[in-house]
Amino acid sequence: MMSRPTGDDRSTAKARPSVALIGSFRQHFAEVRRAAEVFAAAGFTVRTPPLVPLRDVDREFVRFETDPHLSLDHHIQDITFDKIFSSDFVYVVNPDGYLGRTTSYELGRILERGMAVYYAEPPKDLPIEIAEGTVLSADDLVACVLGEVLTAPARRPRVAALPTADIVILTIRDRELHVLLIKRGKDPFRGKSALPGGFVRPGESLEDTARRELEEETNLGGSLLMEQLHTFSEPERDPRGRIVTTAFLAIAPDLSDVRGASDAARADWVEVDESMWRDPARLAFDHGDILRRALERARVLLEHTTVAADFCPRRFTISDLRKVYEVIWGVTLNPQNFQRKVREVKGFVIPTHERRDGRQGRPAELFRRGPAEHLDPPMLRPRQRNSP
Amino acid sequence: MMSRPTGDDRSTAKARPSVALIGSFRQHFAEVRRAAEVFAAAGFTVRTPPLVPLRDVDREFVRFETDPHLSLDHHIQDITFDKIFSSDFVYVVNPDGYLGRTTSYELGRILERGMAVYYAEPPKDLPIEIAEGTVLSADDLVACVLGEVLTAPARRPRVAALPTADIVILTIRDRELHVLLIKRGKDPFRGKSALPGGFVRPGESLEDTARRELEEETNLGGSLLMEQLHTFSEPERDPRGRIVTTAFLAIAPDLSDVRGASDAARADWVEVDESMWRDPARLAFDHGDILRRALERARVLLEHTTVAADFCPRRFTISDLRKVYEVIWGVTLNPQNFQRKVREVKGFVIPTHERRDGRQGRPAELFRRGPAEHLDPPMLRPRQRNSP
DNA sequence: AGAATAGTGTCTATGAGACAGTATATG
DNA sequence: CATATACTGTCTCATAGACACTATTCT
Repeated sequence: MMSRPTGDDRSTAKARPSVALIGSFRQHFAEVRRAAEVFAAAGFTVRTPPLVPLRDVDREFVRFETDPHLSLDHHIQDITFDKIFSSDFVYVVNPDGYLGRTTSYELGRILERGMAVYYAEPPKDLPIEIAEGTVLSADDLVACVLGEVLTAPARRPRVAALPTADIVILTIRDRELHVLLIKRGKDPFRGKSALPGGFVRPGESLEDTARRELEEETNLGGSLLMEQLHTFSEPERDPRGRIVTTAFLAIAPDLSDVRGASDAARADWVEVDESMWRDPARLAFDHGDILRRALERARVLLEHTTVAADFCPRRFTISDLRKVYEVIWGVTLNPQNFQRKVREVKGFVIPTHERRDGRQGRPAELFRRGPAEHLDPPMLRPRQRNSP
Repeated sequence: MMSRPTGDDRSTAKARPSVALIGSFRQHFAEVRRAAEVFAAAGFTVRTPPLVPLRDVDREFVRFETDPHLSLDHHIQDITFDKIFSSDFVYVVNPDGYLGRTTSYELGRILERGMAVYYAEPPKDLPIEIAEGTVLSADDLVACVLGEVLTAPARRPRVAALPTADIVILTIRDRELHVLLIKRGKDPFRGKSALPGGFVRPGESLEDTARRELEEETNLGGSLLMEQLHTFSEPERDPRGRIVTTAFLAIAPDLSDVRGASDAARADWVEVDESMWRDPARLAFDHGDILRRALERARVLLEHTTVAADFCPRRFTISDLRKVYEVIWGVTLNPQNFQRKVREVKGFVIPTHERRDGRQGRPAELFRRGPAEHLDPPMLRPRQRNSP
């Protein structure tokens, strides 16, 4: 839980400066190439444009001879953006001041990222703030970078993310712990099992999203307990881009039927199994980590709250309740002492004076859950005694 | 912690979706206004454009009658971006397909931010990937957001958010609990006290961001304990737009000096006081809620872990440690029993055989913290005895 | 000496765990 | 009847809390 920091240093060797050039390659290709040669001569890495001839000069979006023929414009543009975003700064070649629509679009993305941008001429007719000292020739810019007196960027780059909510819905079926998983119908991880979840929609909080997904997956989402667990934000956790997920834990009684498919994905109860987090490839994304954390949380919740009763049907016996503790804690408990402890806690279970029979042995009394939420003192989880 | 669903319908509780319209207002003002009226009629908040006449129709960058006369174009544009970025999604009104340069630039910034974007027509001649189901009429878009069934495929809007990390840094000074707060130098909440925090930057996880901020605010960020607490995502929690914050808890020993200002904001230790969360206006944003939750968490951590020692200087007495528990739990503890309990736990405190004197009374032995992280059995917090 | 703080020894009440024993069903 | 499960009563042992008592400093 509480993390102690590691002592890594992040001082790395300095690389050659890299630059990306943008501007209307169609209209000003000669100027662009000339500027690129100035940077290259100074030892800079010129990430884009490639120094090869143009193709399809009559279209708005120009291509180079090295570009693949069949790709869509936006695929080529994606590759260009990779080059631009991995550069140290951007130089806008606009000899007449004007920028085309594609360059305007690129500039929007570049500025939103907070990158350092320099201009050959003050851009005309675009509502952009031009910081002082950012309009200069390629030669001056080289001198400036080598002298390390860069004035841009104006803003620290911020990362935008798509927030999602994933839910670990636990239940007990056939005396074993089960979790609700869906089979993914789309890439990435198509065909893999994953936790149910989804993107936050307009006007929703993460809790709203989680409750909506719960409602979609189980038909009694509105009545289930739910708790926020943890937020997972590793930059590479989702191959689709920056997706930050907040995990929720929900606890369900034994539901025999799960509502039908949503989003062409089937939801199923799957027995919880240690390989789900031991083997990271068992579940999609980092859902193994999420599940492990959910289980740890459930164990603690059982100690301090009355949630165990939420795993049980409306009427349950003390044995049913004990089984919940045994399955989630992975222990066996003394039935006599468990009985005494549970019945002593005020408001945990309420006798109904009905009995359940049909099984072997003395019929057990049925209880329903009481109003108590917290266990004080907590249920003690058997632990290793201190050896004397 | 565990939330039982309340019986309220969330049709009322949910915030109204908000939309920003972009496009060439100069050429297609009538269409823009018509679309805006569709959204407004459905109860959506239309953040931009304002429904007032235009001015300076002959220039590339158009202005509205409500815009201030003397401002520079880019200042007006900044205000527009604030409105766009605080919307849930964007609708591009481009009846003929083409986008102007200003709209292209705006679109670049909007897409780089990961916002959900819809188009009236497929944009022509811009290298943008148009996801399936994002070209549709304003009426269809309204229906899609409201979750109604559509004949045409429509992609449900996903909300993009800026993730931030806020840190509650607790310490004990002069035998009182203190929290590190900054005075905000910018709007919103200029001049108000707030928790230190900041935006996630490229390549960072939330934990990286929190650790960096901690480092910036205290000069020993690298060595402090830190734990993720909770993620706050209410749509209206930040007036600047969709900002989802993850709160962290850090625990510091008594630092006499805090590193100087960063971002023109001074950081100061402030004594923790119940009014900070009782009165929501005391702290900026929802930082009162965050602080309350941090304090609850700190109380639990003291029970089950050895973090209390992290509040103390490198060498400390048992009394120092006891004071930590007393201050954070808000109780008085029996000194004798506390002493026995702490010294019995293996690896909590290690005697140094040095003594501290200079005060009244018998000099106390100095200890340093041991390797143990967890307390098992936990420190018991005095609680109300069951009345018989 | 007296006050103040540190630290030790010891008694007691509580409650968890072990387990014997009783109750009541099925086959 | 045996067997299985449900439930009760009682003993034991660990330990949290109370508190008397000793130790060592300052005023």
